[in-house]
Amino acid sequence: MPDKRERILSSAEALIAQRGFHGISMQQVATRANVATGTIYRYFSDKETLLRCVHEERLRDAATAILQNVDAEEPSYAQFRQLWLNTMHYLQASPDSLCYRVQYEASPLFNREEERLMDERYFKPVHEFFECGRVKGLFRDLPAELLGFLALENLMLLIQKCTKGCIELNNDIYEQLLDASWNAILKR
Amino acid sequence: MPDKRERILSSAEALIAQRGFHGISMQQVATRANVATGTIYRYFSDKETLLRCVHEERLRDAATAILQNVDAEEPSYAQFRQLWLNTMHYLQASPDSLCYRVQYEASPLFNREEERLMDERYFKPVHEFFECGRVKGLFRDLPAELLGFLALENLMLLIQKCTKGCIELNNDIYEQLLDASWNAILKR
Amino acid sequence: MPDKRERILSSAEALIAQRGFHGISMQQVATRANVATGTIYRYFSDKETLLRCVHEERLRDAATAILQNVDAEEPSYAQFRQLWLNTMHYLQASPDSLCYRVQYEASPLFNREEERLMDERYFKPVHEFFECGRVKGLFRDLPAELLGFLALENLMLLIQKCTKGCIELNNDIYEQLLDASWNAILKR
Amino acid sequence: MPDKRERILSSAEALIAQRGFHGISMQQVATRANVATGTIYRYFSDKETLLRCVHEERLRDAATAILQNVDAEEPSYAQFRQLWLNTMHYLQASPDSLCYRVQYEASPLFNREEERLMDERYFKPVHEFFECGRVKGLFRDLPAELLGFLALENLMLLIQKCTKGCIELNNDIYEQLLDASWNAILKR
DNA sequence: GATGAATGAGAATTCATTCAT
DNA sequence: GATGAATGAATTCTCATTCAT
Repeated sequence: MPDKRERILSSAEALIAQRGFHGISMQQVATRANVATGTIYRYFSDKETLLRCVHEERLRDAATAILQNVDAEEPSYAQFRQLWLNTMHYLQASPDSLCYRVQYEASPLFNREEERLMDERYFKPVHEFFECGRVKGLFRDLPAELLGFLALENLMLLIQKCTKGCIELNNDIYEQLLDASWNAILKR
Repeated sequence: MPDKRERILSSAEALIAQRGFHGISMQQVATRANVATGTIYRYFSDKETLLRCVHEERLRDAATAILQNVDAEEPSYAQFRQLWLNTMHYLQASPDSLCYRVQYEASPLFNREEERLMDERYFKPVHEFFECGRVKGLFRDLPAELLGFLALENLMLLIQKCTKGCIELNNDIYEQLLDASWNAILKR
Repeated sequence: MPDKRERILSSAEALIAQRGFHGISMQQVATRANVATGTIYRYFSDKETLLRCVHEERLRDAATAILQNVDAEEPSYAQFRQLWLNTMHYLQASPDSLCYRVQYEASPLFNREEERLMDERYFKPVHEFFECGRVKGLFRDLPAELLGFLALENLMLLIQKCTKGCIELNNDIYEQLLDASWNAILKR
Repeated sequence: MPDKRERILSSAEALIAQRGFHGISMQQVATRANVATGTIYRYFSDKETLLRCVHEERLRDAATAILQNVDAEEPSYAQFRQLWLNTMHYLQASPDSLCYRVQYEASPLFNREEERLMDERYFKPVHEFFECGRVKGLFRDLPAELLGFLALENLMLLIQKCTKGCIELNNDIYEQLLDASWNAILKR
C-alpha cells in the first residue's frame, strides 16, 4: 500500500474542510483513511506535523492552479489577467482550502521561516512576474510580495466573505475587481 | 470589583492572542481574570457565548478607532486618507484583535446574519462614505461593501503578514499603499 | 413571611416530582420558592436535610389521606375496604409522592431507625387495625407490619407500574385486587 | 483480560449497591474496575447506556434464577411454589440487584417500551404460567402481569424492607407468605 | 510495518455551600 | 434575617498518543 500517507493527508483535508480546523480528531482521520489510529503516527510524528503537511500540500496545489497557462512570453497584462483569474477560480473552487489556510496562518502553528521557504519554493514564478514588472517601471516600486499581495492575495479574504454569503459576485464585478487590482499596482 | 465581566472578557482576549483561538480553556481564562471557573458562567452562558462577546467587543472598538476624526464635511480624499490611516494604525496597534477576528470569521461560530447586523450597527458611517462616493461618480460602480473591502479590509491580511514578520513596512510604503488603495476604488 | 419554609418544601416537592430525585439543584428550589439561595440554608442545614423533610411531610400527608373516614367502630371488612380504597386513591392522585418515596427509600438517605419512628408516629392506627384483627384470629398470625404490607403497601409498586403505563386498571380490576388483598391476609 | 466489559459492569453494579443509583461517578466505576476512565467509553457510549446495560444484565440474571427448576409438566401449585421460593431466594441473595431495580424503574431512564420488550424476552415463561392458570380457571380472571405482580413482584418491596432491617423473616413466615400469595391469586 | 485497545490528562460545565453586604 | 454573587471541587466525556501483539 504505497498510498497510505496520501490517504491520511486527504482524509485530514476533507475532515478539516467539513468540520473546521479544530473539529477533527486523529481517530476520525484514521477511520476515514481506513487505517488504524497508530498508523498515522508512522507517517506523521504528531497532529501538528500532520496539519503542517496538509498546509504545504494545499499550498503546492494552489501554486499549481494559479500558475496554470501563465506564459512569461506574453505581455504583462495578459499574464496578470491569467494569474488573477486563476487565483479567483481556484479560491472559488476550493473554499475549504482557503478557510483552512486562513485559520492555519492565524494559528500558533504558523511559522514565519517555514512559510517563507514554502513561498519561495512554490510561488517563485509569481514573485518573479511582479519583480520583473517593477524593474521595468510598470509596477509601483514596492517589494514583489507586496505587489503580489495587493494584486492577488487579498482575494482570499474577499472570497471567504463570498463563501460565507456576505457578498455576491457576478461577471461584471469580476472585471471591475480585476481592473481595480491592476490599477492598484500600476505605477502612475 | 464591579468589573468582573470586563476582566473575564479581556483575559479571554489576551489568551486567545497568545495561544490562538482554540488554544484556551475556561480554566485559563478564569485564572487570568482572578475569578473562579464557575464565575465565568454567571456572565456568559457558555464558551461560545464568551467568544462571541469578545468578538463583538472588538468589532465595536475597531469601529470607534477607525472612525476617529473622520469628518463627513471634509473632501472625499481627506476622509479616505483618515479612514485608511486609522485602520492601519488600529490594526498595527492591536494585532491580536486582527488575529482574533480572522480566526473567528473562519470558525464555525461565525454567523452571517449576526455579522451583518453588527456591521450595520458599528460600521454604518464607513459604508455611507463609500456609498456616497459611488453615487457622486467618484468611486467605481460597486457595492459599498466591496469598495470598503478593496480600500480597507484587505489591510487585515496585510498587517497580519507584517505582524508575523513576513513583510516590513515603512512610511514611504504606507503612502504607496494608501495611493494604491485609492486608485483601486477610483472610477476611471 | 411566616411561610418561607413551607414554600421551600413545596418547591422541592414539585421539582422532584417533575424532574426526579436527583434532578434538582438548590438554585432551582430557591428560584421556584421565590427566595434567595442562601435562604434555604437558614431553614435546612443542607440538601440532605431538606430531602428528609420533604419525605416526612409526604409520609404525614399519606397517612392522613389513608386514614380518612376509617372508623374503628365499624366491622373489620368495612374498615379494610376503606383503608384499601383510600390507599389506592391517594397513590393514584399523587403518583409523584410515590415516585419520590420509592427513590428515597432505596437511597442512602434512608435510615431504618428514623423510618420506624415515623411509621410509628403517622401510621399507628393502621398497624393497630391489623394487630387487632390478628389477635381476634381474623387475620394470619403475622406481624402487623407484614399484614399491612401484604394488604396495602404492595399497592405502591403496582400503582407505580400503572403510572409508568405498564398496566391498565379499571373498576372491575379494583374489586378483584381488593378481594385478592383481603384473601391474602385472612386466616383460613 | 478479555472480560473488561464485564468488570466495568460489575463495578457499576457494586458501587450503585453501595452508594445509590445517583451516587456513582464514572471515575469510581473505572477505578474499581481497574481500567482508565476513557476505557469505559469504549464499551458504553455514555453513563446512561452503562446504567441501562446493568439493568438489562440484572434482569436477565433474575429471570434465570427465578425460572430455575420450574417444570411446566408439574402441577400448578408445585410450579408456583418453586417460582415463589426462587424469587424469594434470589431477592435475598442479591439485595443490591433489587435496590438497583427499584431505583432504575423510578428514574427518568426507565422506558416503558424497552421494559416491555425485556420482560417479554426474559420472563415469558413466567407470564405463560400465570396465563395458563387463568385460562384453566384456576387463577383470577386478571391479566397475567397482574397475577404475576400479586404473586411475585410485590416480594421486591418486602425484601427491600427486610434488607433495610424493618422486618425480620423466618421459615414459618415464609410459608405463610407463600400461602398468602397463593390465596391472593386463586379464583374462589 | 500495522493494528487498535487502552490510557489518562484535560476539557466544559454544574451545583452545594458560603459569606460579605 | 435575607440576599445572591462567588466559589471550586467534582462530574461527564474527549482525544492525542502509546505499545503489546
